[in-house]
Amino acid sequence: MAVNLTQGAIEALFEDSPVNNPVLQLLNMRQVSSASGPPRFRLMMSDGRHSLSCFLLATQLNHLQEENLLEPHCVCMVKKTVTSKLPDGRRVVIVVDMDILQSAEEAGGKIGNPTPYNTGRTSPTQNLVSASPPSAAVPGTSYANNSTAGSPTRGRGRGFVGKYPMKVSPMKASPMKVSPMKASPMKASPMKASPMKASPMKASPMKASPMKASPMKFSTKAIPIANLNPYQSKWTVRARVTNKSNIRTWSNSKGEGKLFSFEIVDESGEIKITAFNKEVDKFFSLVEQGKVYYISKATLKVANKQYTTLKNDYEMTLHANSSIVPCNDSEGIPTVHCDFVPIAELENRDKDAIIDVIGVCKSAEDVSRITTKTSREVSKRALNLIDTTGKVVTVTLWGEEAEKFDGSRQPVVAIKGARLSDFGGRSLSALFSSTIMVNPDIPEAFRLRAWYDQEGYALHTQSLTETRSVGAGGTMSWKTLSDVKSEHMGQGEKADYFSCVATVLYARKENCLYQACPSADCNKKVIDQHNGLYRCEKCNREFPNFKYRLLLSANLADFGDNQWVTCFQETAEVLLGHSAETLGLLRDTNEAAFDEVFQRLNFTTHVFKNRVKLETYNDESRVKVTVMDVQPLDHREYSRRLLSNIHKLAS
DNA sequence: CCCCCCCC
Repeated sequence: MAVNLTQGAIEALFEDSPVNNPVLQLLNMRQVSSASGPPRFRLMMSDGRHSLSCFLLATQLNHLQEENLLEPHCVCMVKKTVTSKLPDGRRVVIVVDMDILQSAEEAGGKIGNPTPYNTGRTSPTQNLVSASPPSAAVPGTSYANNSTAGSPTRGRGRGFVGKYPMKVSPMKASPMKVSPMKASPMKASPMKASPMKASPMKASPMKASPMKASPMKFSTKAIPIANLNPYQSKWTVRARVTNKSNIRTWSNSKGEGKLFSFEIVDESGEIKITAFNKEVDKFFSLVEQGKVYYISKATLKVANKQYTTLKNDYEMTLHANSSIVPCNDSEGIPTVHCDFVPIAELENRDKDAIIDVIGVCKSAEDVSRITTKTSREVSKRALNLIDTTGKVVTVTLWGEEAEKFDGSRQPVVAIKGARLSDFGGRSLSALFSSTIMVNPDIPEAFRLRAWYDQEGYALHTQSLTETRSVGAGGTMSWKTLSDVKSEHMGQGEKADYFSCVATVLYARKENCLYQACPSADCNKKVIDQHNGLYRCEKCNREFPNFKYRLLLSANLADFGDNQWVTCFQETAEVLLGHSAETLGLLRDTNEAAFDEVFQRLNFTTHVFKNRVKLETYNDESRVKVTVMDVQPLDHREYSRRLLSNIHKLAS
C-alpha cells in the first residue's frame, strides 16, 4: 500500500542534480492565469521530507488534470523534468513526463511531514505563490533546458519532435529547433535508452550505439552529412527534414517540370535535397517536415552558393534509385540550429545578412496583396517583433505564411533564416528558405513569454524599422495643444500628425475595455450571447471566448490648452502600464486595484505622437485626436524645445 | 533540370 517517496528528490530536482525517476506526492495543484495559450498548472510536490511549489505541468500533460488524475495526495513518478530560469531569477521545474502511481485515495493522505524546501530565497515557498505568476508566461508545450548553456554534453534525448503536439505555424509544421549545443543534459532518468530518455553518457550521437542501429533494415552505417562528397557513392545519411518546400513548377527555354526541395540536418551539418518530376511523385508525401530518415543513393553536386544559405559545399538531387526510408529513432539528430540575434543587435549587422530572430509579435498588420515589379501578385503581412532588448523590428512574411499567420494573441515568433534589409533603417524579410515558428517549444520562447507578459508589454519601445508613416521620425512636428486648434489641424483632406508634450489630467476608466473578437486581425467588439458564446458580426461567427481590448479616452493638457484624445490597445497599455488582458482581469476581480491603475496615470507627463482628423457623424463634425505613440519625456530635450520656443516668441 | 525570395 504505502510507497516510498524519493527523499531528497525535491532538492535534486530544484538544484538540477541527477535523480532517477523520483517518486513524489502531489500536495496541491492550482491553475495559474494564462495570458495566452493553453491553461497552465502549478504543482506542489513532496518527497516526504520537503515540499516545493515551483513545479509546472508541461501542457502536454494537461490531460492528467482534465482526467481528474491530479488530486492532492496522489503519488507520481516524475520521469522527466527540465528546469528553467525566469527573467527575474526565479526557477521553475517543468514536469515533462510523469506517471500516476497511486491515486489520492490509494495513498490515503499526506505521506510524512514535509517542510517547505528552502530555495535560498527570503521566502522559500512564496516564490511562485505571490502575485503575477510567471507561469502565465509559459509559451508552448515542452521545453529543453538550457540552464547550463555551453555544456559540452549534447544532443541526447531531445526527440520531442513528432511526439508532442506543438504549437507551430500551420504553414510549416516545424519541429522544435534549438541548437543541441545549448541543451544541457537532462537530469532525470539517465539510464534509459529510449529516444526520450537517452543516456548522457553518449557524448556523441554519431557513435552509433547498438540500440540505435536496430531499426535499420540494411547494413549500411549512416555517415555524417559533413562527410558527403561527390566522389563517394555508397553512403547512407540519417537526418531530419527541416525545411520542406511546396511543389513548384517551372517552364523555361530548357523545358518545364515540377520540383520540391527540402533540407536535412544531422549532428554534423546540413544539406539541401531537390526532387524533380517523377521523384516528386515518389517522395513528396513520404518526406515530412521534422521527421528523421535514412537517405541514400542520391546524386551529389556542387551547390550554387548564389542560391543557398546552407553551410554545405554540395547539394543532393534525387533520382530513380534514390532511397528514403523513415527512421523511428531520432536520437542524436538535432533540429535546426538557431542562432538568435537580439533585435537591438540587428543594427550592427550587415544588410542582406541571413539571421535567426525570435521575439514576441507585439502587433501585426492585416494581410494585404501587392504586385511585384514582375507583376506577380503576392500576399504580405508585416509583424512587429520585440525582444528583451526592448527594440522592435518589422519582419515581413510572404504568400501563404502571410495569409495564415495569426497574431491575435501576441505569440512568440521565431524565424530561422530571415534576411536583414535596410528598409526603414533595419527590417527583416522572410525568404522561401526561412522557417517560421509560432510559439516554439524552446527556452528562448519561454523566457520571452515570461518577460513580455510581466514587463515587456508595457515598455516604451523603439523600432529599428522607421517607416515614413505615423509614429516615428519623418515630418512629425512639435505642436502645443493650442496649435492644434489655431492651426486648424486635421481639417484638410488628409490627417495631420504632431508630437506634443502633455500631461494626463484624466483617463476614463468607464468603457475603456471591450470584449473583442478572439480571431486573428479582428478586433471587433463581440456580442455576449449570454449562453457562454460571444458573437462577432464581422466574422459572422460565435466564439467561446473573447479577448479584452483597450479603447481609452484621456484628457491631455499642456500649459496652454487641453485636449481629449483616444488611445487604442498598444498606446493605452503603455500609459496604463498593464496589458489589456491584465486590466480585464483586474477590473473583474479587484476594482480597487483597477482604480489605482488610473489614479497612477493622472498627472503623468509623456511625449505623445498623435493623428488629427476631422470626423463627421450625423452632420456633426469634430476633430478627433488619436494617440499613435507614447514615449517617456526626456527632460533635456524638453528644456531645449521650451528655450527655442521662448526665443521664437521673443523675436 | 530550380534558383522566385517580392511591397513600402
